[in-house]
Amino acid sequence: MDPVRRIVDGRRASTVQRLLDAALEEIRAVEYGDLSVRSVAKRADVSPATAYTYFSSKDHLISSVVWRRVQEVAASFADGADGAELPTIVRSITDVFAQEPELSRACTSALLADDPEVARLRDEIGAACAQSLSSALPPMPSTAVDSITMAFVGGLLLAGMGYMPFEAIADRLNETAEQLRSADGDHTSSQ
Amino acid sequence: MDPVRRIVDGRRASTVQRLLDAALEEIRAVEYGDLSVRSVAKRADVSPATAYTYFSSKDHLISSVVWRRVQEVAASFADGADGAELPTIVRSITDVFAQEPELSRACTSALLADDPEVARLRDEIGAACAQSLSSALPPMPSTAVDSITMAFVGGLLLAGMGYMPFEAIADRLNETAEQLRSADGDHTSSQ
DNA sequence: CCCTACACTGTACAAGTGTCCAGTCAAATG
DNA sequence: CATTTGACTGGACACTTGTACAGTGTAGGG
Repeated sequence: MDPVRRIVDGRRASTVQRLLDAALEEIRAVEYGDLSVRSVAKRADVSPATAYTYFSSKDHLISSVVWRRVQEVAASFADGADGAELPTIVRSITDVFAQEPELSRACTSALLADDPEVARLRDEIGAACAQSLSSALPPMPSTAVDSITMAFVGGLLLAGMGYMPFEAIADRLNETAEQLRSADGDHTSSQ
Repeated sequence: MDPVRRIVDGRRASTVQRLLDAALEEIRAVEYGDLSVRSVAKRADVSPATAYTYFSSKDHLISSVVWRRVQEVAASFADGADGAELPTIVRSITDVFAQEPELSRACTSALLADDPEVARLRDEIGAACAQSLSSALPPMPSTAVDSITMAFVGGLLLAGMGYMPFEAIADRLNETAEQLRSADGDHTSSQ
């Protein structure tokens, strides 16, 4: 699934790639509020008009950067790692954000933007995370999966806003999953 | 705590009140993207310049509307209702949003905005919700409270974006709280 | 070698956002 | 009644954002 709003191949691909790379650099370099499509285009040595050809807005651009990152992580687990533990997977996702505090701050706003292109990416990212998550969860009622998903999303948001450390998300999620699993049709639950 | 950026009394109070009321009407009336400080000011029969005196941006204005609503709910429990059950309290908070889908859609963006005034209100709202929540929770480790807070925040966000019904939040939260509580001091699972 | 295609550019543009300020009006004060 | 205070107004302003479009340069097909 392409993050951009038109089909990309040949010469276009490298332009998009340069824009995405420049966006990440810019996120690291300046305050989130000072980032704009124009500033990223300048850093990528691309004209603003061209940048707007591929990305409808700053939010769309940033969401695309996140989408690329999440795809990399999700792909690494899609291969053949069925046995991966929940904390491992959760941590690999949260690490994406933990290692780039500016990126996570940016995407708490960007991913929620009221823009059709962003909505599309949001759904993609959500689906990818949900799949990675559920593949790592033991069998449990769907309501329990929902609860854990809620905690996962809330954790990312709270951490992105600085209200809790990213490192704590995996621990809290694992504890919750343990408890919800042990409650599944069985109240003695020693393993 | 005032939602506005200057002290309000006398004549000012009614202007602010009219703006907040008009903002809620406007939220209900138009698409979120079409709402602006100017459109709300017009509806309230106040000049844009005056509106900007009290609210720094559309995000600040909307956050103030939410803050007022949450305060009402939190106040109703602060009185003497120590015995209120978790589902009751959670539902009274989620109902604020469930009954105003447009408001909840608006505040998923507004409350996360990169604006000092919004950050102040966000902290206030977060503190009020956290206090209501923890007053309704049985004694449990702080990590368990964190997990439930994560699930609460994530639930509000997911529901606000339309990914799950508001009505389900209280149920999921209650289930999670039950399980986490029964695990407190009672090692039914490995650590 | 020409020529068509098209990604890209530069610039102009409309629309929107938040600020500033001189001026107005009403209410409180003397 | 005259004065003063300050909330409010209207409008101009600088700035940002996304779009439009005519023009340029280069790669691939005849």
